[in-house]
Amino acid sequence: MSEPDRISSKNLTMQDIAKAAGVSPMTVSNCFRYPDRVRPKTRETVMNVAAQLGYVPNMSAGLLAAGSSQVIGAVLPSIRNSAFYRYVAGLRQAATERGHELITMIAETPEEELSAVQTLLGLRVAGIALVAGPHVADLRQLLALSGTPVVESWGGEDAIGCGVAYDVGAASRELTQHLIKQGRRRIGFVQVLGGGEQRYTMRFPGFQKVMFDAGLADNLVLTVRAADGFGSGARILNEFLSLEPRLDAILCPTDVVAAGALFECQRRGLDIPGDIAIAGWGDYDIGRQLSPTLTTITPFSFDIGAGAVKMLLEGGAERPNSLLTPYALEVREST
Amino acid sequence: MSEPDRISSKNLTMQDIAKAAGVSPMTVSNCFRYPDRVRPKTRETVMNVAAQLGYVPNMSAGLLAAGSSQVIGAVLPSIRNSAFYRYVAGLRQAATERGHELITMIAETPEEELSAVQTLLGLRVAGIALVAGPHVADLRQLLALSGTPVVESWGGEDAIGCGVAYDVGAASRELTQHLIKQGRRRIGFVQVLGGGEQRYTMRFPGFQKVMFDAGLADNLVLTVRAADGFGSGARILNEFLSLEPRLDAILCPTDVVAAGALFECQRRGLDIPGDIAIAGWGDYDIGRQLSPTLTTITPFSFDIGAGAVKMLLEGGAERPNSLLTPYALEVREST
DNA sequence: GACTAGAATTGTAGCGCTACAATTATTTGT
DNA sequence: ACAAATAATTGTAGCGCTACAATTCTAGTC
Repeated sequence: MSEPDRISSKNLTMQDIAKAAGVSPMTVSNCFRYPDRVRPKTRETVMNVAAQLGYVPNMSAGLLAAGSSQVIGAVLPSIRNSAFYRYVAGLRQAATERGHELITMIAETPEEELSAVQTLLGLRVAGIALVAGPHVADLRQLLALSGTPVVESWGGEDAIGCGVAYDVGAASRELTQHLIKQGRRRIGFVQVLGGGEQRYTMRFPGFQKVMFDAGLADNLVLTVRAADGFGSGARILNEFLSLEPRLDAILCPTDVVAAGALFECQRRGLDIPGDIAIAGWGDYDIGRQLSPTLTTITPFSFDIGAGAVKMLLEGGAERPNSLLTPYALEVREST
Repeated sequence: MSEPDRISSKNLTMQDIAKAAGVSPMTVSNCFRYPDRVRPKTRETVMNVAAQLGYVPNMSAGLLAAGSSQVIGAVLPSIRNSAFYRYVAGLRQAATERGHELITMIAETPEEELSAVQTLLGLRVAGIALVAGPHVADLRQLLALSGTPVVESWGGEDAIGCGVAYDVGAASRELTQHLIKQGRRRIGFVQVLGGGEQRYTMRFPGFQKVMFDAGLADNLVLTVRAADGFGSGARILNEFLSLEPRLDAILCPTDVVAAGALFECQRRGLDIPGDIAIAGWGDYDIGRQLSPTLTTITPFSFDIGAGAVKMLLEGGAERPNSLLTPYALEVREST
């Protein structure tokens, strides 16, 4: 108790548990790490003593000695809206199934992402799950040099380490084609800035291609920041209408932005989809509750998360280093 | 490379950096840990070599040797809705200001929470931030025995370790009084089950007291699960109306549930607040975008997070072990 | 009881870093 | 030039656990 800075005021080690249980420290270690190597009676004695004294093995020491970790680290750009909860649920389940724990860190800027990755590398996690960029210039090299398995999801073909993604381009094209098939001709496209915007900007080329092929203009483009919520939907609706009063559709980056635009239409007395069709992306919960219900793109987020962990922990030279997950176009009342 | 299970395929240590930079391993260590002890020229040489080789110090070894950690662990019940993003932002900022990193783990059940806490104890984090219970029976004792600083936020007077919270009872009473002052007499109260429901159930006594004092019935109570989203708001609205067709207000546990109830009112052609007043809780983004805008209770979530880290890292016998943060009643159009 | 094989337990050295102390190098003042 | 003080660098032992090997214990057979 003379060292208040120590990790645990009790500073229990396996030595202490061993003494109290009448066995060697190695037996204590084997009880925790290789329980099958220990006679049930002995193991029960040891574990009871440990529980009684509140002993939890020091993972750092174990990691250092064993040279391997059972912890997966994930970096997320935001938990503000519900974009990643299914992805994280997939990460968690896949990690748990494989005897690993998932820790997450929030990183809203590329610089914060680098810092988070450095922490995870320092912790010598078993693998790192990233979300699409942009990343700071040094990140790719740092991770390559580290040798830690890395998977980048939600991005495109230049993933750091392995890649897990759905075909964003196909989804974008399909959604745009849907709007055109509904008779929409003046379609606004909402871009995103900040907060790992790569996963959004990848959608624009698909929009452009379909608009070009249909002989329609693709220059009705406005930008919201990734960190913005519902209010940005209202704002861009108003801006689109001042740019093009006959606007007849908006393709939004998330269901949150779409909901905000939808609310603003209602405030302005515009009929959806009679006057303006609104499409979202991401199949957030709110989309199903709006009136009219929101058309959206559904990435299989849980599968992305589960696939990412699978690639981290089961990767090898003979395994593919990218995984394509499905998506679905959910056509509802708003288009 | 004969050991693919090693943490890093490169297995760089300070010894390697020292050789390449022409200094001792201790100097490399001092460059990272006590940069002021090293001559700038030497430090520059060492850090350049380290960056070039992609060396990140092994935090486990450092933690073991130093006996202290710069990592704070937080356990969250959910990231599904945006309940905790400001809280986490507060945690992050306060940790960063104090030279610490924040890692988070998701734990949806008390058993998962225990597992998460064990991981964090194994990592010998500098402190653990919990969210209100219910907790498994052994958690309190485990944490007390561990000696790791703990703070529990969003709960009440029986916090594990230190406590950070706002006066939930006062908020509940004030919101109920507001509804009564608006002429509401048949008020439905929505309870929550699962997902750390303690922070919700704490609100009911305040509701009961104010209703009792006003001579009104407090038995219009329905329950949603914490994991439910907007749809549960629609469901409980319908159930309340079948219980009490003259229902004139609902007090919801979150703005998400309230938004769901609001959407259902609109679908049923009920006027808000003319026919039914709807109050939420939590000041989620969506509340401000609805028409009508949603009355809600605003906890100062960021302050709770920041205060929690402050108590973890700056606690001591002479410091208080609980912190009360403010809240605000945001009266908007829905009541 | 003696022997053998397998199960269970224990011993050893080292994982990568660092607190603290010791040594060396540099700077300052006379 | 020399001495003293300060700055910078380096050495040592150990943090708590474990891979691998060695030793001890137990059960079965003759």
